[in-house]
Amino acid sequence: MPAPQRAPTLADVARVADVSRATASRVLANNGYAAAHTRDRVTAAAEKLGYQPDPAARALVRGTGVRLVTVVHGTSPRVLEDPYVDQVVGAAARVCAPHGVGVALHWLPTRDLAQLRQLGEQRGVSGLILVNTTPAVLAAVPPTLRGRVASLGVGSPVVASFDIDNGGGTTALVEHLYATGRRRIAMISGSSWLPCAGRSVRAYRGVLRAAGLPPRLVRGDFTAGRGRAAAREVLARWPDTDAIVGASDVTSFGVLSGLLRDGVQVPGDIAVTGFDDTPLAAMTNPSLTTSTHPVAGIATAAVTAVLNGNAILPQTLFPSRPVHRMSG
Amino acid sequence: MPAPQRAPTLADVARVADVSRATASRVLANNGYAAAHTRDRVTAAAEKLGYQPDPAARALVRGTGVRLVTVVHGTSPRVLEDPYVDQVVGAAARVCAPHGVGVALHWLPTRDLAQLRQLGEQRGVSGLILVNTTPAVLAAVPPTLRGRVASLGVGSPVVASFDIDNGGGTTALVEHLYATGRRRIAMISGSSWLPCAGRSVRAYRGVLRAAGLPPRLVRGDFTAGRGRAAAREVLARWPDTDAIVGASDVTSFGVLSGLLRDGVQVPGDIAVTGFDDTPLAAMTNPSLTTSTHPVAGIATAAVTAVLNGNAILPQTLFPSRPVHRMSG
DNA sequence: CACACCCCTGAGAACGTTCTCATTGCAAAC
DNA sequence: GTTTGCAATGAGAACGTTCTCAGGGGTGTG
Repeated sequence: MPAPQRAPTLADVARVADVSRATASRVLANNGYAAAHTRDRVTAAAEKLGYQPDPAARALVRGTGVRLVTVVHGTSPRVLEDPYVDQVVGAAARVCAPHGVGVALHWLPTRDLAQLRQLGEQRGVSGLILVNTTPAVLAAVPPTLRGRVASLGVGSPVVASFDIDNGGGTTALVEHLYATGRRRIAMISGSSWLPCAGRSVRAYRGVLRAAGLPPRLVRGDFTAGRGRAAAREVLARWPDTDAIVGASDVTSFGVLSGLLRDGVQVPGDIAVTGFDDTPLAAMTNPSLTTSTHPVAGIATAAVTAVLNGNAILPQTLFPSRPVHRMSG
Repeated sequence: MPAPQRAPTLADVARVADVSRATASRVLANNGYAAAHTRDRVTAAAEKLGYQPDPAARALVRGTGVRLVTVVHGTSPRVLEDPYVDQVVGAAARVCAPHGVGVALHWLPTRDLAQLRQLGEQRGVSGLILVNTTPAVLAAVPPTLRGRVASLGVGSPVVASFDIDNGGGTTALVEHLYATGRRRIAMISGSSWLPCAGRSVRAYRGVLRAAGLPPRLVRGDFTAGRGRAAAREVLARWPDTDAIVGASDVTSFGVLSGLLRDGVQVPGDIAVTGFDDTPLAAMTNPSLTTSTHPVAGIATAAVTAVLNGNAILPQTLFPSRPVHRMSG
């Protein structure tokens, strides 16, 4: 009769390779001593049987979790709809899969940062990826989680943090607008409580100050709806505006929507730029000039940092490169 | 000295409730007999200690997996960028989290369906959610996975399947276009190998036939780039076209992009409709008339079906309701 | 030859659940 | 009063891995 179709275990590999389970484990987990010929026999056996370690058993004994929680911070659950967030989470899931770790998605309401504690106290959580982090969020991270947290959006010496060079990216964009003759440049910022939004604003102010121009700043919140409304506010306050810098692509989708609906020519009357280079940025009318970021690389770095544990706490700044399209 | 901050285990609960681990397990997993007062004592103890079962241990002994794999089928990895897919995966992750199960995201290339076998043979996979399923994909599902698979995109008696009423949704949209005076209605279909795309096409043909109108069909692939190109093909072949039905919102984003760039008025010259009601559909210029679907509900149904195992194989059709905006 | 020393290995105990099996009561049926 | 049957419980073995510990066996030095 054929074997009952049970998945091969470490014991099976050990039996085939004629070694003990301990030795097989050492070889396959690649820690501890193992003679070259033993190593070969074990890997051959594993190969032959198509052995795959059981993530559950491994997680159980290692005390490590079994899923990684991606926590997206924001005032409304709609942040989860942002393509930038989607890209981060998607990339994280792809990186985790080979490790037998899954990804759970969670929204952290700004009003209730205490939820972070609950999240961390859950069993089986191998770590946290915080998206849209703020200092307040960082402060709410329970100490038990220290070392298993990666932060996207604010640097910190106590957790691994990965960030986008919003300052550099925004500077490049605003300088480009200036270089193409724009002199009355407005900005629709991101949510003011986000450090990355602050960096963009400072960069914007910096370029204008250097050029001797006054800032025109309206607060946004990274949503398209707010972007649209904010664009109208800009025009109401400063009717001669000739460029609008959006804090995110989604913001600028709203800006384009509002301007075009009001009969404003883009880029004829007003130039518009976004931030993130989401897939649809090339599909708007006119296509959106924006700044691109290595999202997959960021997610990969964050996941590996968390999965490798608390040894190293890297702080990396990823570049922001302008992408010139039709809108500005 | 204080306890060394170890998470409470079932044994702790049992000790506090003064019962055996077996009894505690019975109560908390809610299977097997337990006297009312015992039940109370155990739940009280669990509550008091803040007990959370360890998903890894549970998965290990139950033989059930530890993560759920969402497999998105398509010709290019760009399918993963589709907002519809993002919404499904996000909803799935949210449903899974309380069960201690994570979600992994995977792209299944049309050219290499055999990858599905590898995916299924991986340890720790509690089930598969197939997005964009086709009969060929279903046939490639290894028998060992039967009963742990949910299919989105094609019905089947052997796996749980959840589907959108593409036919009904498309019919409503096309009839709406007809009712508003459009008589030369073209369609840009989805990828031809997808059954749901086929249903939409049939519905489109059906309405036109009933009205005595000839179809104008160009094949798309659910991407914005192809949508844009296809729109131009439509105008090249049938210059008097007065409406274009896109198979997805993303397709129609491309259509809008192409038409507007060519100076066509929407909806003045040509009406455009989408499908899915993605968040950005309200933000295009003009805003996109489309059809909305209970994505979160679909994902929830699929996840619970897989997690509950092979007992029931529901086949559900979810409704598609038209959303009227400016584009048509 | 004896003594370290170091590379390598195996036995066996964890990890935290669930599940099978045997055993206890206790009530109803004979 | 004995038997049957069932609700309720506990003891203990799984599940598949990793890790600690205690040795073997070589080699080089004294």
